Amino acid sequence: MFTLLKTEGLARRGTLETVHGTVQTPCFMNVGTAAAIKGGISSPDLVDLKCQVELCNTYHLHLRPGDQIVKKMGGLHKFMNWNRPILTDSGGFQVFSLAKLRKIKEEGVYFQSHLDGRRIFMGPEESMRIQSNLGSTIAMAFDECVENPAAYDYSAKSCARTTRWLKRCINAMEQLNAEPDCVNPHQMLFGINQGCTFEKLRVEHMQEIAELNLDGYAVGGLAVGEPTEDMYRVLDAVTPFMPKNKPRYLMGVGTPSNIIEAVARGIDMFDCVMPSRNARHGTVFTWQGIRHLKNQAYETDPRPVDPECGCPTCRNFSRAYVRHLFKANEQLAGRLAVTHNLYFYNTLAERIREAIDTDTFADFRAAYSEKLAQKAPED
RNA sequence: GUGGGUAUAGCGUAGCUGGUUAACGCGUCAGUUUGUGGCACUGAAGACCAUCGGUUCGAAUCCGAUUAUCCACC
Repeated sequence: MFTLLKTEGLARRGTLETVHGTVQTPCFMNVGTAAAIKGGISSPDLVDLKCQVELCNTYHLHLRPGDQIVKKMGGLHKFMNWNRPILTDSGGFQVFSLAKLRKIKEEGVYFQSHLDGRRIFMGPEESMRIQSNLGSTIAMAFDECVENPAAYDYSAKSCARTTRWLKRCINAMEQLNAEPDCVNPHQMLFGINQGCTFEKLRVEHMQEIAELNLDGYAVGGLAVGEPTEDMYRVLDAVTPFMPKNKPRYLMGVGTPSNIIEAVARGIDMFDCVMPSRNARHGTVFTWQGIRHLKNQAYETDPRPVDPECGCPTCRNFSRAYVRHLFKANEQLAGRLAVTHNLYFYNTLAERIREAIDTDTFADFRAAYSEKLAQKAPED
């Protein structure tokens, strides 16, 4: 159950109560696709990094180790030893990202496994069954994430199909939650808005799915290559039509700046691989801006990665040391950088919440929206 | 000491029947990364081809000497 605590402009401060605890929003969800944060971060680590929700992937876990196995192990929470909320992505995005290996039909999507090439079918019912077996806190509807750019006609047809799939997801979940051996009988379901960058489609589709009384609503299909302004334009158009008393989730976004700007447009939840992926590649986000830790400028820099950060990495190590670890290809490099970036993102969400609480979000936005998108100045 | 081999970017190598801007890997430097098929990808800098001389219209490539280094033998 979602409670809207207060607003500042369009920015919202709320709580989402789940069987696995209460989530404070706006929040950033940490991506652990295959039931693990890449870079060597375990569940106990994540607690220290102020992570509220972990995100896992239906498609990847279905292939390996297999959702039946996870169910046999008592569900994802027990399997990973994570007792806070878990959101499972439906596999819809993989339809898009594995485009070369797919065939989309009314009943669902025919894939070829990227692991061994075997043919797989996934439709709304299959995705719901898998997510039910995983026992996540929040399941995402099975959708088609339309690529960008896409033709208007195709986007419209795809939206209509995504709505039909959504209705099938709702029915399937109702039955699955009623099964006696259901891992999480209180599993929630979020619907996903599509429509490429066409405002008219976005709004119409949102109006359709808003009537279905889901536990939350996501905006999907953004940040897939379109200019940032297009993303903001779509958000400006569609958020007024999103139910006010339900959490709003912008899928796959984004940079710290994107998050601030999306909160300013009324979004509550985010997830993104950027903090972990970029960290593994040597790029960290700090309150001074972006730093490429492999840069020579840090060769003998004794200061912490981010002097304004309280994460385990910044409390214990210098830029010079972390840089050395990256240059030497040590696994610890990625772990320390991922640790920092996730802590940074979770702290960013925390500071956004505090700002809305104290009616200073506008100031926070003015101070950081642009700054965080730029390279940290040399000092 | 004798015979033979090799000398090309920081390192390891290609090019050696002579012909326009000398190639590749690693390393270095910089950038990219948005519901994760990625410790990945893109780009850049960096060499008067050991030294000196010769042959030739033209030499990293052929010849000679020198120096360095490696191998074998004494």
